[in-house]
Amino acid sequence: MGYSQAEKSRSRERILAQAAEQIRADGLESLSVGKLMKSAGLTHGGFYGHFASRSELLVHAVEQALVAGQGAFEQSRPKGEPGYADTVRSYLSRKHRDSRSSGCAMAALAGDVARADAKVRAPMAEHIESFVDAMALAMGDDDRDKATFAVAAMIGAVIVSRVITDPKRSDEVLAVAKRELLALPGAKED
Amino acid sequence: MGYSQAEKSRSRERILAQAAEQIRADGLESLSVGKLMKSAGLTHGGFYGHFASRSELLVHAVEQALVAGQGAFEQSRPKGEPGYADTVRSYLSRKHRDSRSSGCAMAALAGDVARADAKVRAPMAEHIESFVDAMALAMGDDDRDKATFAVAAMIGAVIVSRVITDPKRSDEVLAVAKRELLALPGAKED
DNA sequence: TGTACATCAGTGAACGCGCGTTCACTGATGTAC
DNA sequence: TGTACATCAGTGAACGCGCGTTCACTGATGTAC
Repeated sequence: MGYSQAEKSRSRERILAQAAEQIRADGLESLSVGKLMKSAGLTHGGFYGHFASRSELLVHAVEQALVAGQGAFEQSRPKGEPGYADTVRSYLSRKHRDSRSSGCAMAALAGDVARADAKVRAPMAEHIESFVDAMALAMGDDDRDKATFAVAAMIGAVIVSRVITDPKRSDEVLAVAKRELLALPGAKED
Repeated sequence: MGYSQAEKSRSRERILAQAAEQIRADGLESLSVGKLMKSAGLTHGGFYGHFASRSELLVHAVEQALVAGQGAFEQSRPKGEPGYADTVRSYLSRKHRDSRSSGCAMAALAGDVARADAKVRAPMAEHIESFVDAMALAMGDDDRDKATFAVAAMIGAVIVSRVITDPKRSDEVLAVAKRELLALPGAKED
């Protein structure tokens, strides 16, 4: 067949995009090289022209999932500088809870990443801090403590809402967390 | 060799205890029938005398992990009726964060269970509600909302603290969550 | 209480399968002249 | 601009391995008499 060099970087992007979706949907362990390449429209052998191993791919896939998740998440918010209340409402929306494969990678993968090695944990740890920074800024508060708490609580609420089997109760978990976080002392309305 | 009937139920308990530990340490997917049976001091073939399949075992293992995690967690708290503050402090302790395989199964497995089928989600969903009930009681409050939020926030904080690579920052996440939850309006001191 | 025998918890070889990884190969791309 | 050839992105057969599951078998347990 023969393939251009320009095509290669597009292939890599396609592989990473699929991997990011796949791991958010079904977890880190679910990612299989064969199925991944198939979903990227390629055959399994070509994988090793892009990545040294499955575990190396995993690191990049988590990074990609974090970026993609943030992108999708930011698009679903009102435009302009994100406010604290908007962020909380968007993060704790039913839509976000129901879109695992395109939503926030922290909520989708924190449990998996928590038991992975440092190479995988590091990019998510960095991303958590960025999110905390953005939240602190949005809260218009100097101290990052409340923002740190808000981030942990939002991630926990989304994860818990995805475990709950009763749809009404699941909605309630999100609603309750929304209410409490919007009332967080120090949080400004916008 | 020959084995007594009484031995069988002890074998089953051993298998479940090992499975509960294993999945909390390394996730639902990590559980392999062969390794599990070996760690229970048996050979793999005997597994199917106790469970119909790996996936059936998984349901019971999650239930067992929830019970065992609660047991271990309650033992580490001061004796007597658990107070709200004691529970929060114990749940958000470094010790709890660092003891994945014996700690709370909700924190260890919520991410995995969130994408499992209803048979696996149901027992954890029930357990979450029990924990919320206990927290509401400990808060001395009629409404379960604050307790629901506190549970989600505690689970989120432990998961996030396990992702963070910097030990100091990880401690900080726990400390911040502790402070905010102890200051939750409506929470009584004890 | 003693004997004969059915039961059944656990053993371990064997199965088919999907996995990650390797590698000889293909042929359009891209370059040297 | 045209020709000759090296490059290399992607192919697909093949590998060894661990997995979940099955099954003929073993022998002390437990029961019937």
